[in-house]
Order: sequence, then structure tokens, then C-alpha cells
Amino acid sequence: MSKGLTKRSENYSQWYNELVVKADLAENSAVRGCMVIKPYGYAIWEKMQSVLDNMFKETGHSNAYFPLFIPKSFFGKEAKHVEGFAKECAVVTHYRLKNSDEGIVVDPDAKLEEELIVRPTSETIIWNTYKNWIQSYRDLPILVNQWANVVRWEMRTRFFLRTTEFLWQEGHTAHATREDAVKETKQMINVYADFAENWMGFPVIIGTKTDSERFAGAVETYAIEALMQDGKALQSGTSHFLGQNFAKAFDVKFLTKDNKEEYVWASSWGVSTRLMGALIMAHSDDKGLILPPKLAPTQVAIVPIFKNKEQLDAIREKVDSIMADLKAKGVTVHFDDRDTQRPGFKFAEYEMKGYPVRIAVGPRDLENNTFEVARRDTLEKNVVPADGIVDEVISLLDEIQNNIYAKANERLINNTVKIDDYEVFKKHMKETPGFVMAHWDGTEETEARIKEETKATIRCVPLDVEPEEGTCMVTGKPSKGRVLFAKAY
RNA sequence: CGGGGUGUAGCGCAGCCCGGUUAGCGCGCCUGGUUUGGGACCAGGAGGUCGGGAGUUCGAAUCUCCCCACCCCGACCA
Repeated sequence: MSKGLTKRSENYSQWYNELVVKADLAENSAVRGCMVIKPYGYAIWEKMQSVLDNMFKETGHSNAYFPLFIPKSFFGKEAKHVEGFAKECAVVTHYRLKNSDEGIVVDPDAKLEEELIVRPTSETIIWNTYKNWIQSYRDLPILVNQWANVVRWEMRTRFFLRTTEFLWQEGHTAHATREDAVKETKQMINVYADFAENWMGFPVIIGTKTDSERFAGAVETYAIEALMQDGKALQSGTSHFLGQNFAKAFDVKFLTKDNKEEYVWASSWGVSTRLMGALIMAHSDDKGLILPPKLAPTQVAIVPIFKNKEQLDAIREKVDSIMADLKAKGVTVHFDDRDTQRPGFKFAEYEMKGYPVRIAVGPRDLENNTFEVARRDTLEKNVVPADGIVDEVISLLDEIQNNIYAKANERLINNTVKIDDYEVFKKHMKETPGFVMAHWDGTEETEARIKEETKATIRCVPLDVEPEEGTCMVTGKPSKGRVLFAKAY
């Protein structure tokens, strides 16, 4: 059995699955479509979580927690919302088991009066709660975020990208005016874009969703779209302007300064463990993960090369002060003194797990007062003088973060093209993966036809492109600007 | 839910078509030794309801029927 990964060119999806499993991130659970996130995978998630959580708090939000179960009737209150989620809900119907001749069975006497839905998202139960929290303009805005698990009963699942249960955060805000809610919605999509670019190390396209792709119950959905290495798009975060839809559905009104009764304006926004999938697919190579230093649970692995305890002790002594120095400067380091694995094995293991920097120290280095420093992104190795190693590592981590982004950015630029002719578009979508900017007449029919014929969808209507008059590549009708097409996950 | 496929040791598989000793192989695991600067080597060892049930047969991993589970491709989706 090969110890490496399937080559990406052979089968991208198999490569991805192997990567997740072999890098020790996750595995299948006993429950179909659910995954076990293993400690190393979870450490990455925790890191992402803590950075995002800070960003939310810096923008004025607080964390709270709402119930896992939602009474079925709550879902019926917002028509579009229920339509969007009805097909994929896990439903609790009973509250007790009992012994019988056939073993443990659901007790038919323990049927719930009203079924409970395991939350696929929390708008309904949160707005049912906000109703009690809001009476006056003085109660607004409410800026709350929740870290939680949600369940969506999808037909097909894939590690991190689409699992039956997943972890996420969902922000739910309430505002006195439309302008405030819109401002919040836009602010949060920018927070996500900032996180993607400055932490996860890849560029994203910010835009709005078309009618057919919009969140069920939203007036406007903003999304960030990233380009993966196989040329497919991954929706990596969304922020929804909900208008007064949920306020009306749950009857959440407030009194304005001049004593008028009005419905509350809302936003909701979220990112999930899908970001882990994005991180993995955006950067990894056939040797394993490549993690951006800012999100790597451990940034530096130190591998001692020794034959006996005396040599290990000598190395340890040499390394101790450097480790203390690195830690003092905020660098996370692991000294791998296991004598149960050989150095070659450890090298391969840290590559698989995507540690940004690896330092090897052996007798030869002790003699020469050097270290061997290897970087994961380029796989380059250099023997460097021991003096100044700390600064060297710190600037290297910085450089790796920048290089990873630069590579991803270059890929995005190289794989984004403008196309005006539908025949060219069809051919392109078949042969060349990536983003296409094209004119569209703005109708659902045309969008559906393109999806039908090419499997490409409109990922978003990008915000920061210059308006450009043109004609729809399919129908020839007028278009006010290009939209972003791609095949998506 | 439609189409295709797979269930044999912890993991990956061969054996099945054409029934016949004690069911094999690679990886992993354990022990001992030699090793240790890129996934070590040698020797020994442990580990199996052959997915489940029924049937055919002197005899079933192998043939027949039923059931179950999982995977891939669609539809759906963050």
C-alpha cells in the first residue's frame, strides 16, 4: 500500500478524502454522513474559531446559545424558509425507548405532541426569542453570534464540505432600520473575506447571490466564493440581509422614538467547518496539507536526530533556549523527542500534517553550530547558522504565509477569464476549470438553462467589478455587468 | 430516490467465473536484534462469525434466493 497520496491528477475527490484521513483530520463516524473530527483537525478548527470569534467581538458582537431543537410549527412561519429547508430536516418524534421481544424499540406511547426539528439553522428559534427581547428602539441593535452544530440531511456527503452534522457559527442581528441591517450584512461578508485572505491565505470574490441561489428567507445574500485547485468554486461564507421577513413571521415589532410601531430589520451570517475543506483544498499538495502559518496549530516542528540518550540530551540542551525564545515571540513549537519513530518517518508525518516549518538537529549540526530548516510550502531545505535562528524562523513563517496567498491569488487570476460567446463558454466549461466572467440577462430561465447545459452556476454577482454594458451571452438581451460563473462544490 | 459498484484480519486487497486440504497477500500491530541526516531491515509472532439469513450439495468465501450496510455518479446543498 502506498504511504503517500493518490496523485491529484488521477482523482481529485479520492485525493481529498485520503488527505483528510491520512493527515489525521477526520474519519467517518458510525452515523451515515457524519464525521468524527480528530484532535489534529479540531485543533485547526479551534484556531480558526478563536480568530473569527475575536473578529466578531471587535465588531461589537456577543456570543449566546439557543436550543438544538426547534418546534416544527416555527418553521411554517416563514414561507420561503420552510420551503428551503423542509427537504433536509432530522425530526424528533418520540422521547423514549422500551424493551420488547424485538429488542429495544421506540415506545409508541412516547410520541411527542409536536415534533421537534434538529436545527438546520437557527433563524426561527432565535426570532421567536427576539420577540421577547425587543420592545423599543432602545433594545436595538441586538448583535449576537452562536457557535453550534447543525444538521442537514443531505443525500451525498463529503468530509468537511458537506456532512450531515457540521459545526459553524451563525450571527443573528436585529436592527431598527434597513440601513443598519444592510450595513451589518455587508460588514460581516467583509469580515469573512478578510479572514479568508489574511488568515486562510486565499483570495475570494465577494458578491450577491441570484434569486435561485439566495438563502431561503433572505432579501439579499452576500457570499464569498473561493477557487479550489481543481478549478471548482467553493462558497466559503454567507451573510444575509433578511429584511423584515423574520420579524413579520414572528411578529417582532418595536416602538420608534416618535412612538410608531415598526417591524425589526435583520441579518444573519455564518461560516462552517466547510472552511476546513476550503483550507485543505486551496493549498495542499501530493505530500499532504500545507497550512498557512497563522492557522497552523503548531508552526514549527523540531526533529532531533540521535542514536542514544547522550546525543538527545545534547540536542535538547541546544534547542531549549531557542524554543523558549520562539514561544516568547508567539511562535508555537513542538520538540519531537519520540524514540519510537525514525527521523524519516517524522519528516513525512509533519509534511502530511502541514507544519509550516521543520527544523532538524543532529550531531553534525551540534558540531557545526547549525540547524537544518525546511519549509513546507516549497519543500526547500537550508542549513543555517544557529545564531539568529529565531529571527530567521519568524521571518520565514511570514514569508510562507505570503507565499501561500500569492500562489492562490495567482491561480485565481490565471483561471478567471471573460467570455462573451455561449458556444465558447460551453466548450470552456467542459475543458477548462475555473471562473468565467460573462454577461447574463438577469433571468432565472437563462440561469437554469446554463446550469442544465454546462453544470456551471452563477456563483455570485461580484460587487467590486466595474459596471459594463453588454449583452447576455445566451439570449443577447441587455446586461448591466458581468457575473461570476463556475462549477461548484 | 434513479443508475453503477463493493462487502474476506485494524486498513487496502486477491481468491469466487470453474465448489474440494489448515482461506492467502501487502500495510499496520507485537517480540528480539541490527539500525537512526527522508516513510528502515532481518527473524519470529498475534490477529478471521469470509456483511446477515435461508437454500442447493457428501462438502459453500465460491452456486441460488432474500435482507442489510457502505461507496461512486446523478438530483439537493453551506
